[in-house]
Amino acid sequence: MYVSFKLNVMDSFMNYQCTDEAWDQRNLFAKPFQNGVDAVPAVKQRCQANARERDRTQNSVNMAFNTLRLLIPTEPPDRKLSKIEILRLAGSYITHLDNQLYTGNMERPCLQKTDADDKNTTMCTFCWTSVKKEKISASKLDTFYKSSY
DNA sequence: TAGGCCATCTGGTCCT
DNA sequence: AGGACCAGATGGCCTA
Repeated sequence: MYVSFKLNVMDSFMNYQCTDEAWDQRNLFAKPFQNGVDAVPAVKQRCQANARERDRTQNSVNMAFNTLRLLIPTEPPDRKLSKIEILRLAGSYITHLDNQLYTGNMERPCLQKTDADDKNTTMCTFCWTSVKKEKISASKLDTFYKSSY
């Protein structure tokens, strides 16, 4: 606990990253506060764990988000999406593809229920995108909705 | 300026 | 024991 507190205080002053130089600096700074001979190895271990966690977040988690992002069609294609948007849109897109697979009709827009009672429906996000892109006429859309679903 | 988003640190838990 | 994974805390940056 004591070591952890010291680290937080130091971080707020040094914007610390776990490079060798930074480690040496920090090691010197920490010495006056040490509470026994185990303090330095413990700090170094924590420092290494932080580096692993950074690496995991950047190379594993964020890479996965980037890969998933590439699979989601947007307009424009390079539109910036937050992580939560990526997750939500990915879910919607899977539903969209599932609908198209189920109906076997790639031309017809799929519908989404908008309330718990299934009383109201709207066209799904990805169908709207293609509608705007291909400028499908209102009358044609009307035909889609009137056909049996 | 408040709120959203993100990176990073941290400690706990689980697994090998 | 050490590493991976996870969730909470924190502070910085950006935008409406």
